[in-house]
Amino acid sequence: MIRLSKKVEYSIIALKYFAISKETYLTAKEISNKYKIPHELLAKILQRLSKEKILTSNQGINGGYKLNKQPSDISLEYIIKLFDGEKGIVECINGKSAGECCIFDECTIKDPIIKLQKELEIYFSSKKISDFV
Amino acid sequence: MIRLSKKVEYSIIALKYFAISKETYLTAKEISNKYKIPHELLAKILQRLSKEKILTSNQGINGGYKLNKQPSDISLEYIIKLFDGEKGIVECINGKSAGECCIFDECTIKDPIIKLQKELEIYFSSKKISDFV
DNA sequence: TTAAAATACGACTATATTAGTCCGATTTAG
DNA sequence: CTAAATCGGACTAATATAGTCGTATTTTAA
Ligand code: FES
Ligand code: FES
Repeated sequence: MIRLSKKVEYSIIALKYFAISKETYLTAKEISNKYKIPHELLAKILQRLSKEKILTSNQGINGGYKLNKQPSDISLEYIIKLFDGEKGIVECINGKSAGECCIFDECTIKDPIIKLQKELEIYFSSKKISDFV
Repeated sequence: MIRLSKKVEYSIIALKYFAISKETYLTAKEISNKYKIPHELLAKILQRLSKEKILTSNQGINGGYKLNKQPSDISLEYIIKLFDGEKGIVECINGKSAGECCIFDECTIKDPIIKLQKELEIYFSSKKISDFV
């Protein structure tokens, strides 16, 4: 089938943990220990989520991250696009210029492929972190 | 987003071409020329489809392939599993032993992830080659 | 004021997956 | 017999993903 990247998987795990945790601030180390996720990797993921204002961060010795959005407002679609980029379901569809492609002079599957992609986007948009809690 | 492999993409293009073509037998060379697909690669794809009885083949100098199934009976799900394997949406779900995983001692997202995978499988099962014609 | 522990950022390396090639064998019509 | 096709597997190349490293900055508390 089709596979989620580790970054997306780790994001879901971490965000769910934020969602169910009572603590205000959690550190990357705490989460990476709990789930055996490589610390440096998770740290960068949380930094990215922080940059996107999905988390807020505190620096310094008692720092950490906490959720800045409702779990029901964070979609899988958003996370996937954030970490895996906007690349389309086939090479020539970059999400942006869906009409203008590209690779094969005579591509006969362009329209149905674009439809497929749109449907998948709608599906992943409908999946929220709250669905994993 | 999520990307189809070239093998799957080429399969769709080729199968659609078989579906709309009047000719009885088409060769790998003919299709690879028409769509600028690497010949050797397409040949192997058609061989595989042939092995799966989706196509039937004739060897020899006037040989080639033709459809052996209705386009409405060939699902995207089947093609994806055929060429990309049965790997699940995350590493530890191998499609088979969906219940028994695995990587994280305390994986908290297993159940919703399995649900996600099942829904995607249903979706891709519902997409047929005839939807691309 | 210094040390420790955290985030922040970017470059780098390693690994895995995918894409594509090559070689030789077999088949079959002409 | 030969040309042109399928068959099959091993091999290489290219790309994408996963993970590491080094260094800077921030903050708290001893
Ligand atoms: S070549 Fe662009 S969709 Fe097929
Ligand atoms: S570790 Fe198996 S589903 Fe999460």
